[in-house]
Amino acid sequence: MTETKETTASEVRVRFAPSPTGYLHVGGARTALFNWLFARKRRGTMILRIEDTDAERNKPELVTGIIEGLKWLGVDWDEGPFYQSQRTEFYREMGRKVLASGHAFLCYCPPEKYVGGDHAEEGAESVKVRKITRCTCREGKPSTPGTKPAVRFKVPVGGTTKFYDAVFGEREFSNDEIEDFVLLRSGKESEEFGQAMYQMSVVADDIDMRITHVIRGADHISNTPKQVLLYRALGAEPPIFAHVPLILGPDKSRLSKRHGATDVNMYRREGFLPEAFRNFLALLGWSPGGDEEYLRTSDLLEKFSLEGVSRTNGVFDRAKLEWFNTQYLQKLPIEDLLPEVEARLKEDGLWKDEWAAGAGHEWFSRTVDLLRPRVRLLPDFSSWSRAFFSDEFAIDPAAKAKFWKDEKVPGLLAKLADALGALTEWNHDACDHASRKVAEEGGVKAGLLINATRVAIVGQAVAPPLFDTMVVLGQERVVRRLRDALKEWK
RNA sequence: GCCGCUAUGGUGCAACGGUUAGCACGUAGCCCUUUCAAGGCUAAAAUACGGGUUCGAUUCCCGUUAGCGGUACCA
Repeated sequence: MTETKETTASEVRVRFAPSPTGYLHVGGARTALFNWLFARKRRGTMILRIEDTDAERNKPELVTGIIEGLKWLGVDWDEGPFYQSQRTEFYREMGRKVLASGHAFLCYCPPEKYVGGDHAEEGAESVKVRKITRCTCREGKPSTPGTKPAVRFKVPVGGTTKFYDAVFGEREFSNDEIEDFVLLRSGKESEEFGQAMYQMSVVADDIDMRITHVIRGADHISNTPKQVLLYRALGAEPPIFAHVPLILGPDKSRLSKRHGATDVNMYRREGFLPEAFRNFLALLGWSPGGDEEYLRTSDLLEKFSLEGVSRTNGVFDRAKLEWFNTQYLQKLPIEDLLPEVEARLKEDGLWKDEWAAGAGHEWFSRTVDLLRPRVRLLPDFSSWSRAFFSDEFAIDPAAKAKFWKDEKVPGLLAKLADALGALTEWNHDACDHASRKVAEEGGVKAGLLINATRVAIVGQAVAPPLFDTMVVLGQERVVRRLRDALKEWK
């Protein structure tokens, strides 16, 4: 049914199968990343499948956000996106097939009345233990004749179901612990059956799409035996599973909105570099085995393996993510960084086209290079470093208070403006000498003048080394800003 | 409740029977100095607990505890 390219039996085929009931959260993003790394490393095929079989909870518009997030992360796919909502008849057919083969039965119990499962008794005093029970429909005796039936899988009595997990190893579950799960919902009105349930549609698709490795969150471990049973009932060989541990919040509970940003697109908006985010994510629950941490995508591709995936849930540590971002900001080849900064400046209305090529581009490159060691997030280029890209910038009151409190400052700045304005050469050393001379003549330590000057020309207490800053800003601008600063004392 | 998984500093990972238990983030302190949100150095900080197995356990086994997951006509 699905159109796929010809593949050899040994080719790896994986899929990322998000459900559009929310945005792309970091846990899903990491699952996607692991699938992608595995597929690319093994020269296999990556498939994107949207699991939207729950009409009640799905919001189609969320798919756009998920795809956007994946693209930002650099996760691409070879087939899809496939939408399960468009394959409902296929799942129904598969469900009927299971039914026809005797591996399923028609269940007439209303959902609330179903006796299977082992839900804890809600009762106040004693908590009664309920073993899994099998309803009478299973034996062909409809419990509530006249209602529309659902299709339930007929879990074997006794025995165990095993599967191999590349992360957790050989797993074995007792069949008596598995309830007769629903394959097809009961139909509405004239329908014979309703929409397929998750277990039915994943297995049907994974067989149809010839998935070889199912890499997904560890929250699916207990679903797996059900799926294995389904594979067998359909006469198919189960794939290799690889369950990756979950991502937790700082309080060790499952990561959720109340822990702050969990939407991958939030990190894009906040100004993280995708490659830094990817590096951070890859190391949460996976390790190459050694101590290296700065792993660019090519390194991840080279080193990734399912064996390196950890079995323990991990806490999402934003501080470390930020550290990774500073590492990338500092170490990335400048030409890889420039486009990111450019996009940011454009977004913030600070971009000038003259920086796109030629001398302007060279200036832009030098300036970004000068700024990068002190920047943490992309937006810092247009906020903290605004004075480098625009003449309209504010002077930080705290910086003023700290470095302009000496009464000699205005006089010194005026003298400096004259001295710098008179320079015929404009470079680091010329600025350095001129400034120190002014300080000396004014009878103050060079630091006093230097700090005061920094505040005047960039408006911040923290900035790159002053004379490098002057060179980049240019003579005319520096002198003008010094003169402008003088107005602050009037 | 029941079933399952997991357990190394605050956090992420190393050590896959023998190490003074390693690295990184974060934290604290020091240095550099022209600022620090840059750089350098140092420090504090861990094998959850109790039993085994073994000449020897972080590592293997059992129990306890804790956390997490599942227990839907959700995915």
